[in-house]
Amino acid sequence: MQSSPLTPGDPAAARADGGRTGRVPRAEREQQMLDAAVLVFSRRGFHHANMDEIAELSGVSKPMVYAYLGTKEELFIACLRRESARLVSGLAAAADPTLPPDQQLWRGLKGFFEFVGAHRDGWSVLYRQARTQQPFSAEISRMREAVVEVITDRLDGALRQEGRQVKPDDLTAMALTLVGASESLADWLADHPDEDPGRTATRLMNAVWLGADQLMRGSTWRPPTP
Amino acid sequence: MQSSPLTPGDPAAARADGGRTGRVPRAEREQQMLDAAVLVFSRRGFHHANMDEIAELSGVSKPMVYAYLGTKEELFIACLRRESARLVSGLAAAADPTLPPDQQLWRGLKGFFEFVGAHRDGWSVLYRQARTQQPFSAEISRMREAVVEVITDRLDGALRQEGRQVKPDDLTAMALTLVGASESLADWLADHPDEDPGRTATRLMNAVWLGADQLMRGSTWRPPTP
Amino acid sequence: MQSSPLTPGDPAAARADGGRTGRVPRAEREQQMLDAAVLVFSRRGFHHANMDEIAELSGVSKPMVYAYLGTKEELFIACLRRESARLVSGLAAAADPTLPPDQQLWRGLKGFFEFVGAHRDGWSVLYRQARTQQPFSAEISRMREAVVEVITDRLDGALRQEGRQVKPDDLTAMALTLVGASESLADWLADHPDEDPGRTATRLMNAVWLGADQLMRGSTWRPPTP
Amino acid sequence: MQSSPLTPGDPAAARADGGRTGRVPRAEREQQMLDAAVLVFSRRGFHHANMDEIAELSGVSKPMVYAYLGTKEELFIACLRRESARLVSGLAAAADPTLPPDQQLWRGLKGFFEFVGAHRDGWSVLYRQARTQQPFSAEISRMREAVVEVITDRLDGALRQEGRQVKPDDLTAMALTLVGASESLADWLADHPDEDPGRTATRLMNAVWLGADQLMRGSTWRPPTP
DNA sequence: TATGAATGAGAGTTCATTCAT
DNA sequence: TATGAATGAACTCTCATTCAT
Repeated sequence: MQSSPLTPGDPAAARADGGRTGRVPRAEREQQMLDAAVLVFSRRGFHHANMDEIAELSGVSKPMVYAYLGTKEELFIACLRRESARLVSGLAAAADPTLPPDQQLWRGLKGFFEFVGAHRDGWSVLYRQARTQQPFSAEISRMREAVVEVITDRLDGALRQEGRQVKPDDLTAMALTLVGASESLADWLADHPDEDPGRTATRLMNAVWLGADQLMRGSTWRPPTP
Repeated sequence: MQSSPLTPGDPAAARADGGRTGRVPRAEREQQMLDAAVLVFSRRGFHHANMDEIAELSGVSKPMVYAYLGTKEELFIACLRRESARLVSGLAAAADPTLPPDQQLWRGLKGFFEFVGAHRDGWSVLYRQARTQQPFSAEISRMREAVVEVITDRLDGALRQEGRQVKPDDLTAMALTLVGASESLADWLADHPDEDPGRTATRLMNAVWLGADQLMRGSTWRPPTP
Repeated sequence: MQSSPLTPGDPAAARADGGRTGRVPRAEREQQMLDAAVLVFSRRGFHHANMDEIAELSGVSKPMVYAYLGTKEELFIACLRRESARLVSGLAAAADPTLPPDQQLWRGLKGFFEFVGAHRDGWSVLYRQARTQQPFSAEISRMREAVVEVITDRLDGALRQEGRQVKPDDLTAMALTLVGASESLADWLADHPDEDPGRTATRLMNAVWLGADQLMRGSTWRPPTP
Repeated sequence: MQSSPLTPGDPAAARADGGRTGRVPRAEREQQMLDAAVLVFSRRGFHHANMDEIAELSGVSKPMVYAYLGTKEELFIACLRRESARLVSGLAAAADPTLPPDQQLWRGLKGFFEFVGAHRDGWSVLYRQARTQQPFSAEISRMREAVVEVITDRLDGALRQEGRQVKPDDLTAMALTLVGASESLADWLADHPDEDPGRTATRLMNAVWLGADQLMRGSTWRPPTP
């Protein structure tokens, strides 16, 4: 199991700062470090990632990384937070609560898959790891629960508008289905570079909005023409 | 990151063999080792698991573990294989291909969640880990693909019988949705000890068979009364 | 650095006894073990050789090896002794003390290189190892000194017959030269499978009997036509 | 197999740096490490040497050794290279190609034995080990071949100047004889602390330049009076 | 005679983390 | 702000050797 440098050739060129050296303001340095860390954690996995490589890729010495972003675990969590913040802000913008539920769902899914597609080796890899590596499960659970809650709220809201109601646990199950299915297809998307994120979102809409039964009867859900 | 013995107190009582000592035939010892390994890997995670603990819990010294089951990675894979073989044989028995598709699906899901419920800290934990720890992804991908293929085949078969047809990629998406949603709910089940596996299966049926749309219109899918 | 079995394929066929099993008289078993040990020690080196492989190749379980031939070190020494006894008895027969000195030398060298050529991966490899591995240096020194002494005695005898005398240290130096040069060329021979041992002996005769000076003046020593 | 500290008593006094502690620049530390490693490898042999002892003797903890000079094998090769570079540069200076061949040979041998005498427990011990320990044979073969080639070239050059010629294989045999005999006598020298390197060189000149025949006839080669 | 089961002891290697400058 | 030098602590894996049968 050999491990090769993430970027071959000239080490200066490999640095995330493009070789830039010397005094750099803290905020900027931190971003460079996070960039490097996301890259290394994604490629190697949390445990096989080593701080030396992250430091080198940031164009800084190890003590700087510790000084700015703390221990390895804290660094990983910082990565997770930055990436998830990016995702969440994207989704929030996409899924306008005033839209009808299928439109909300569609936009949310589309936003999600587009994000995943654009960060193929960043977000989803970190996320998957975090879900199973013990010290991060708490962090991740919180994120996941937040998402599940948003979804149940939106579904519930839509139902109430029509005077209907569904038992909370069923709503939760629906939300978990959505989240799980999305994760599953996100993995698939990450492995199929030619697949268009929008198409993936459509597929999932078909599956979860119509349901297998309808789907098998020949119904098809189509994205609204923009 | 605390690390306490898996079972406190008398180390003899902690052993997976219930304290039995001395010479044990190979086949039996191997099972004890796998039991111990599944336990330790699940609780600690692959990387935090250490071979000493697994050995001690098997009632044997470390070299025996290496002699019988190879390196740590090989041991993990052996665990994975044993557990997944148990699962697969259960599922195959449950989902009789002559049944109508919703019945097949229902039985498959029920079998799956019952298995997961019965091995709350075995199978699903190993499985989740394997999906993200690099050296095992190949093994896991193979398992997952096998499952996805079975599902698509069954769906396809059911469709053909009715003279219908769906594009392969859509079938795959459906299967991935099922698998992902199942994994997601399996996690939830593992975290909710009071939840009945059958109910979890029902919830998922509602979500994926009927679809969110139907569900929101008030339709409900009900398991057949036995 | 992978290590592959010394003989591939069917393990039964790999055994030095040709697959023969069951009760075998002690003397015969010991020879099988020594055969196996010589092979393994030569190929792997003393330290990388492991008792499991030797036992397996002997067609016996490890405890038998220990019972018959003792510890790993003792086993190695037993190999060394058996092989060197074979060599010495060959040489003693070859170099008849009544012959003129160059004839003795020639026959001795020829005998030596023929032996080495015939045991390309036995004797010389063991011997080389033993010279540098600490616990065996004593054993080896004794062997080497015995050879050096024989040579000096023979040279001295020949000189006395002609009423001449050479200082002991010079005789020793000559003998050491012969031994060292022989070892050196033996290695070379081991690496050149097509080279004829007799030719190697001739080359060495030219070098050490005539000397570089004579050689460069065009003199040549020729082996006697038999 | 006893194993006692290389230098008894105060561990600080045992350090190759004479007790100097604290921060030391890399270049210097590396030399200390190599010094320590040469000592330990020579005394204990490659396999019985252990990295802890080398580290301690360098006045540093193990990880520093790994950081600067790599694995045990790489460290050994580094020792070999440093020592052989020292030797080669010495020899090259000694054996001026414009001199007559016996002068070249004499100077080369003298230089070699003086080097060996001065590093009695360094070079020759490492070298001997390397020849038999598998992973180093490549490195050693290269060194040896380089030496053999230099010798054959020089002999060949001398011959051509006199309009003479000798078959390549015979030249090689001559060179191998020289090298082998030198190695053999170097060992002897290492075991006889009172022997003067110059005398050893003279003995070998007698043996290989004049040849046993001449030697026995009473001829003697004498080193030039300086 | 013969062996499967078992182990104590130790070695190399890696890494997160921190001083001293 | 920045870093080269340094380490404690683990952990995987191997092997010669011996019981118990």
